[in-house]
Amino acid sequence: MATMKDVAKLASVSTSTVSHVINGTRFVSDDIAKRVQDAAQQLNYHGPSAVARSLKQNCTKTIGMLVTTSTNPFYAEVVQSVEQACYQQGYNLILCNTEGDAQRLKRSLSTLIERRVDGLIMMCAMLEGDDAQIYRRLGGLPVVVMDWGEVDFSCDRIQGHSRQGGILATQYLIDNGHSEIGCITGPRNRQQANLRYQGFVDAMNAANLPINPAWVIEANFETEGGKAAFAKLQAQGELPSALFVCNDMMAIGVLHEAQRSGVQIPQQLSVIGYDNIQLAKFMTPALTSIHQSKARLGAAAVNALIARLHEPHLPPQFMDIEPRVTERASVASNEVKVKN
Amino acid sequence: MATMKDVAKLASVSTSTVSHVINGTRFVSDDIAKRVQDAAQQLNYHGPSAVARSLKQNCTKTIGMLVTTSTNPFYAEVVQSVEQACYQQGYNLILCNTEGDAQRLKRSLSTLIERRVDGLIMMCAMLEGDDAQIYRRLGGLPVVVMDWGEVDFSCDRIQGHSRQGGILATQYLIDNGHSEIGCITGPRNRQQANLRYQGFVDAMNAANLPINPAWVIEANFETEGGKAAFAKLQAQGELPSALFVCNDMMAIGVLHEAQRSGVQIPQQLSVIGYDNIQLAKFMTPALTSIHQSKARLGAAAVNALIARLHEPHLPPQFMDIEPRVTERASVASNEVKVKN
DNA sequence: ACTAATTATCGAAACGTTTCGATGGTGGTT
DNA sequence: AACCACCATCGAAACGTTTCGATAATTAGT
Repeated sequence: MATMKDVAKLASVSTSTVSHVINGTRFVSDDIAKRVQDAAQQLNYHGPSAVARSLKQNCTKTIGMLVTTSTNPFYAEVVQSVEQACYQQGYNLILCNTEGDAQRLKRSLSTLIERRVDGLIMMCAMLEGDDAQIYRRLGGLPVVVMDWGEVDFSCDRIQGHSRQGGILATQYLIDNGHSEIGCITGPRNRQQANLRYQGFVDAMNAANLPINPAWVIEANFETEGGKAAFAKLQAQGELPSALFVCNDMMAIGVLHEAQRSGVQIPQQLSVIGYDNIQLAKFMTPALTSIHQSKARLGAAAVNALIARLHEPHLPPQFMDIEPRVTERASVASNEVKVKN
Repeated sequence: MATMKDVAKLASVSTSTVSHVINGTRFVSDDIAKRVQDAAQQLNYHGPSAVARSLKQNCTKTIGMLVTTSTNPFYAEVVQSVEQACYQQGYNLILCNTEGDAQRLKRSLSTLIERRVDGLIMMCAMLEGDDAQIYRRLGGLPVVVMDWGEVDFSCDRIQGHSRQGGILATQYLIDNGHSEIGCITGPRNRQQANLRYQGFVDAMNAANLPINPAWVIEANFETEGGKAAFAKLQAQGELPSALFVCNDMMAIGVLHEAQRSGVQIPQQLSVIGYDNIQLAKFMTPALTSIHQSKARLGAAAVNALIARLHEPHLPPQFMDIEPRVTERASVASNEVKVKN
């Protein structure tokens, strides 16, 4: 690959002049500029090496992102919006999947640090205990955390306002005349999962409705988990009349399992999901869900990160994206409900 | 951030010695090695700067990937397997979405080149005409192309053997007693889309079945496209008894629209999809589909790329991943079919 | 005991940029 | 004509590594 030096030699100017021409960083007389352009053309020189530039400038215009599984539609949508925001701001994204594996998280974190990413976005289960000491390596690297909990280093947070979302979902079911309401939660040790459940509890309490513990089941945020949870619910006997399923993937699992075992949704059981992934509207029945804007989540994360790059000593920022319910066909009013 | 120089100074050794200790590239006496380790520890030195190293070694251990929309489940699964393979081989992945936008493709390509990625995986619509000259910038950069067509530069190819997949799908419908078979294709100017359609044609011809042109509709590989295509099909009058929908996303759209307008699947219309995305089995009815292993596609792409890095002058490689049908509930045998 | 062979460490150049101070040339002012 | 500003370009150092040849120190061979 041709370098600036080569171009400089061919154009009989100094490297610094070439640099200024290429970057437009200083005035260069027209004829010399032209000579440089021509030489560049001739040598097929295309853009300065980002790696050399990064070395000199101590900034890579790259951000790293750790995500549990980019294959999960919710994550996929967030990742995409992150990438989009990066693109618009002139950054590139290095994506690392952790697959929930601590070892992998550690190694990925290390390589991202070695690569001198300018910042980090984490949307994955967190390390704890001894492993948590790896975060000390971060050494002031700006980090934005999405999706969970307490963390022992300073960082910004973008969150989905999950508690309010949980309230919204439950309240929606209540407003539709339901009082026997169950909840399929995500892994309760993850903050967002727990907050959604707390929202459920809040709303039930506020409405003076009893919570049947047999109807709250913890699952893993995956389709299979939702399916298993529904099977378990059914094995226990009487079903509630409505179910708040804490994410759409699990809701898809319960829809599927319900259909398989002949319980009709929403006639016999109303279901509301969470996340409003793109596919939700294509389920049968179309899935009513709590919408949170993945585009805004991603953009907010990137913006927070870049803001911090420019102003490293701001106090940690918190940001919540408002959820809202989007109505579809998986929740029925309890008046028309047909008891099984 | 501490550098090797700092460590060297503190340990009173030369930088080169530090380098050898850190990388294990040469024998270093135990006591000096220890001194270096300690100094590194003390200065909180963590790993050599990948950017400096890349500059020196002229290799970034990074590969770039251009993809249309990483949000599409099929792509998402492939991207994930690519990332996984990269991880295993010690590479990092820079992901760029093109969103089908030529401008964006061009800019992303440029930055990837400036970043000196070691190789490129492209799974996106291709540039044509004048824009195609951007590929000349590649200058020998190893490229693996997935998912389409003719291309005017040398590269390796990983493909899904779409024609055979099309035959498989159609044959499966025929074997189930169908003879009135329609096909909803992807954008026919994309090779994979066209090959699937060609497979359909092949199988129909081989079975001496007529193709009703009203029953082949071109759509865009998205859920909405499938939905629209089905609506169009229905508006035209008599439906076929079975439909080969050339990817699962469109099939999901079809399922949805069919349900909405009261045609029962598979009783009135059998549907087979293509790709076998993870969600396919959770549709109602569970979607019968042509499976192609996303894991193998991704791994093959990365392996081909890395093989070429080591052996740049191999002739272009082609590789097909075998498809197979995975049976579920969206195709019914025609004997039981209930004419509407 | 003196050279030869071996071993462990050092020093310097190079990778491709950016950036700052230095340099020389031009034109304007008195 | 002498001086000063100013302008356009140059040169060199620096960024953090790797790597090769050189050097000093140790051991072995006769």
